[in-house]
Amino acid sequence: MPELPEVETVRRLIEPDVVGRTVVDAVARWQRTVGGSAGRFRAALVGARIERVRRRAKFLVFELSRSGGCGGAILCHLRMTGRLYVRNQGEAEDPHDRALLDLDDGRRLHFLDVRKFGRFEHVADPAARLDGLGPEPLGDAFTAEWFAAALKARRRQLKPLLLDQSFVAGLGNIYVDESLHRAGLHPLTQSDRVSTVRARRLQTEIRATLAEAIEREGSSFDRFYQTPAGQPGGYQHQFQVYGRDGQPCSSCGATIVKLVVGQRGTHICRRCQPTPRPR
DNA sequence: AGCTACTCCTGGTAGC
DNA sequence: TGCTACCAGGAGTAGC
Repeated sequence: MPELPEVETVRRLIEPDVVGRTVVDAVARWQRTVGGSAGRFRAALVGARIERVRRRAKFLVFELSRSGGCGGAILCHLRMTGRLYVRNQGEAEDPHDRALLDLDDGRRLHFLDVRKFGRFEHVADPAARLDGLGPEPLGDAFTAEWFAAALKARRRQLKPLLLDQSFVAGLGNIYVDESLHRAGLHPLTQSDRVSTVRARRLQTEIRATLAEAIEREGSSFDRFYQTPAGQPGGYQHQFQVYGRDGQPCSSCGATIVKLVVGQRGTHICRRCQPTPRPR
């Protein structure tokens, strides 16, 4: 499922195709995807010019302008199966395309989403919607000092805490499992019991994991994620634990096991990530 | 405050 | 072979 590295890859590849373009038509094929009626979606977007595409956590923000006022933005979240790609107008649609933008150069931006969990919606004030998100894990605010103190200030299991977008914004199931393994921490460890040294290690490993994944254009472990260029990512070949249950840990040789933590499939090496003491 | 359960969805697959 | 039942999972929400 797309997480920060996949979303950043999509942003980089889609940006040159859409920046500077004006929307000449906007079609919604599934109402919930666009957060309102197809008519309102179209009215809000036709005539708007795409100024830039930035990423905040797992959101893509298409900043818009229009003559005589503020154009708001498109907030796009890929969730599980969302995908963006560009084709020429008149080319075949995919049956799973949920929203389409015709641009003034004859190209068309497709938002495809098999499971319909994703969003591609126009909002007047994107800042208000992104307000509650925690720091970007690759940003300047995500320091080892801040992270160690933030873990101490909470009393939550590490895995659900790291998945909480209001705590740190952009991590998902894959990169949390990978980062915890690299830091030698069990996902059920209570956050305030992580030593400062371990917290610093985890901060380092989160950043390294994400940076390496971006470098390889994300992870494609199933058929869902591919880049806008139609290519799979390459980071799935680097997985140490995710999806590797039953296989040996590349660090110690113990068998990777899968558990459920907070309703999420969770992959660990019991030897590298010792079970925390209860109480 | 933090946990669990439920919802939204569909394609794939396990089980019979 | 063909059917059904179940599962994955990010994020929002409700309830305890």
